[in-house]
Amino acid sequence: MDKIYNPKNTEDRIYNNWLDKGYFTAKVDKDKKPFTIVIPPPNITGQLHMGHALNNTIQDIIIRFKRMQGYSALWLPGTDHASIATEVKIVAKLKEEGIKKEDITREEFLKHAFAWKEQYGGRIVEQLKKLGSSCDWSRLAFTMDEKCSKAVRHVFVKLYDKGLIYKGKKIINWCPDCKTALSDAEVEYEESDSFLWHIRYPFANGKGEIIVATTRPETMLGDTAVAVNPDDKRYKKYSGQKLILPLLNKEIPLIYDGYVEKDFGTGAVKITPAHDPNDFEVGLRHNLEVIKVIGDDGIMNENAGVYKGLTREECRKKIVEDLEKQGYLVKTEPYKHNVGKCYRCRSIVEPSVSEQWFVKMDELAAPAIEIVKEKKIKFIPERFEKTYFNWMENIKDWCISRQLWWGHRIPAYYCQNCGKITVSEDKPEKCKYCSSTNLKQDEDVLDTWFSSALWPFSTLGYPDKTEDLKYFYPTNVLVTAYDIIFFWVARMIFSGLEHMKKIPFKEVLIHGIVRDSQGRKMSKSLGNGVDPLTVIDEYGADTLRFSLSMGVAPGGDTRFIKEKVESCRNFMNKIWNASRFVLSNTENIETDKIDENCITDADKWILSKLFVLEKEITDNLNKYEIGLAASKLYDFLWSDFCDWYLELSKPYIYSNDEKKRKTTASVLVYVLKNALKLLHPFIPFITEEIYLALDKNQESIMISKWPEPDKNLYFKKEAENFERVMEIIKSVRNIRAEKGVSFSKTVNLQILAYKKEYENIIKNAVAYIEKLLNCKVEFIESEPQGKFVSQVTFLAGLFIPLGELIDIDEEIKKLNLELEKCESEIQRAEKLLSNQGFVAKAPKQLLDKEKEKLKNYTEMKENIKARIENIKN
RNA sequence: GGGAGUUUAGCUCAGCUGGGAGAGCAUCUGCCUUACAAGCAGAGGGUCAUAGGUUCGAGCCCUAUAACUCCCACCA
Repeated sequence: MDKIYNPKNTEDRIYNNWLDKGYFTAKVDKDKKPFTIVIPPPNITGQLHMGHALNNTIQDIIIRFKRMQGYSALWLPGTDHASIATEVKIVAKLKEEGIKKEDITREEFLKHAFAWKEQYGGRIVEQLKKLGSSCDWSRLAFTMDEKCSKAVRHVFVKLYDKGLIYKGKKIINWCPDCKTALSDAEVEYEESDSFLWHIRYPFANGKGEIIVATTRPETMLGDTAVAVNPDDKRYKKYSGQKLILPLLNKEIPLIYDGYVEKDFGTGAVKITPAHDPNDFEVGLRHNLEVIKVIGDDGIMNENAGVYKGLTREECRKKIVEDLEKQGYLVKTEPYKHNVGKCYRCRSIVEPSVSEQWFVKMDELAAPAIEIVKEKKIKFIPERFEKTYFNWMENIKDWCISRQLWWGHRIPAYYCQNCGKITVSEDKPEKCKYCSSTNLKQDEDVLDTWFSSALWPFSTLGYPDKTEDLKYFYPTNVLVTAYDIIFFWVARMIFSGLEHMKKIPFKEVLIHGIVRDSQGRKMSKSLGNGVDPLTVIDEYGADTLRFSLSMGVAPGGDTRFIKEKVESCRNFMNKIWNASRFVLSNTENIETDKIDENCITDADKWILSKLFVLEKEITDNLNKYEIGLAASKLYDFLWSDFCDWYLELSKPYIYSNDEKKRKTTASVLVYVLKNALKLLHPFIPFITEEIYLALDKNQESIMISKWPEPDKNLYFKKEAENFERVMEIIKSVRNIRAEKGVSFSKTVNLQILAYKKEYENIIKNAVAYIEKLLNCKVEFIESEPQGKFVSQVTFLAGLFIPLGELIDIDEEIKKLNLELEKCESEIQRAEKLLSNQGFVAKAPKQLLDKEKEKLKNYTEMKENIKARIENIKN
């Protein structure tokens, strides 16, 4: 084995072996309990980024843990067709090839799209494998494969028949670049500097005027009224009057509506029902004409008169100029406001009236809110429930139609004869109403998230009642970042309840996002993204995974810091080298059984540490406390096992005593094996490599049994005793460091045990003390005469003859300091124990602990005092 | 406008139901001790944002304040 661990030699080989053996494939097994996770499907356009790496590391840790615990653990993978994102990419690619989308047919376009999917859609799947993800690839799904598409059509028809899907002319968010409608969730608002233009609207009768303020002067071409608040005294007298719309010289009414705030601006608002959601509502209430002036391409249309053909931006400029020239512009003031942008292409979204398909939300949202209130679905951490409730309780109908080609085509068919709509899973033979066979399918596709909403059951076979669906649904935990609670989590919850009549998952584990070292979001524009594949290439997947798991608290963001990655790489190397030591020293030794009659206190100490660790890690993982578990494992392996136990094992593992060697070897192997198992979910590759080297009879660590804490190997008292011995070792090390006595120099250590039982404890550990301290131990009955550096520990007084290095005054000073420390500890304990409140209310365990401490420190105080007296004499 | 989060060592962050402040990195000192210098041993370093309160006891619970971050709403 090499001195340095090289993941390149192992990872791919091990992963392929797991694949060959079919370990990832979950079976419907009535003797086992199912545990299911469905992957948040990455977009087929995607490349693995740190967010994916974190998300999938967490899922893999959970699923590997559950698999080892004996569940039939299914991690169901798949990809999302990502309607808009993918179509944008394909259009761009075609453009590069000189093909315009407008010039080809839908069928031709889809051919290109599927070819693209074939070429690139599998890329992210391969990248997930690099990470070590133990997904059941035999069940790999795709939101547009036949299985999922069938579920989509089925659900659409079901909701339509129930009246929960309808077609209507409403104001929606329109992206003029993608040329499609968007749902509310797909619009992101960004603050930007703009102006508030104050414009004069004269009364038709020539007497007076009203000044309105607007951030969007170009929409005035579509104005069909000016509104004021009915309670606004300034405008009461104008009731019934008409105004002249400047530039177009058109008469529009003055209306009164409570929506207008008296105190904002001039208290008068121009109403453009076709291009503003609030104005649209006002328009409905007052029966106003809806005039669209901006076309679907973002260009002013024929209703814009002379401005026809200008872009929105050009038009705004021209209008402001014209208003100014004609004396209608009162003033221009700087103004900050939020502009809605398309979440895919970042162009400014245009609210626009349009005929679209919608899902009626009220009825679906109510039970979805209730089920979370009842804690039938738990968010971890809990606070994200608020985010969820806030959205669900204010939800509006969901616009699901998209004017795109890539996606699930809406299964609605228009009769060319009677004009009515027939909605059907499969293409109907004839119109439901007039039996005409002349039907034309709706041109639009569905919102990507419509299919994602069905993911936890469409992937398991819904609407068919498959074995998989019966066994693996509802899934157990959904792992996702907080940024798609609205898009995805909420929609899966109401969809699961509506279509399966069951929750889609029991728990939602929310994690944060991976930021750069300065805490900024990783983004393409900043160029601060770190490619996980580069990290894997440089350090290995285990290192990447471990650095992401360390310090992950549910819901919290993490920073990606190179130094942290390196310390994790060092940890891998540490495990590797510790294992090299164990392997090379346990070869040809029977290590299957630990001889409990032969183990030392040191053995009992490490075994007890392991016992506690096993309990805690299991508990942490059950609660998804991944970061906590990772750091405990790090500490155990590095400090307890390597720094202490490996060193402790040396006098015995190198000894000629066959029995001692065998016992020590079996403890080494036992502890290492179990630690590897606990580590396996986090760092699957290196643990597999070492585990198989340790035990040639095993097939794989990933199908091994999760460690059960063994009570027979837990020795509380002996472990505590041994920690006292460790104190002695630390004390002497401290003395050596302070006096500058190098380790290579063997020293004499005289030990004065304060009690016979203490002496026995230390005597059992002499081999350890001598080896770890490079010293010669001698037990003495009373304080020695002459010059010694000394130290009082709980079990014993320690004396090292160091001749000229010793300064008596310094020794006394040091001992007095220790004495003070002891006394303050005694005071503390006495104060606590004389406090009636504490004695009455503190838990008994704590009380006993304090009593014990008081006793110990009192004992020690006496020993120090005696020592000081002795020196003085 | 509404809501949430953060504030702990020089830096990055842990701290699980309240019971003596922790890690990694960085710093300083000494070591190539036959698993590992990607290492070992030792050391220094904190009014747990501020002010009150509850409690026998508060980093943790409550109230207020400040700074930073995020989400939602979208009053033209």
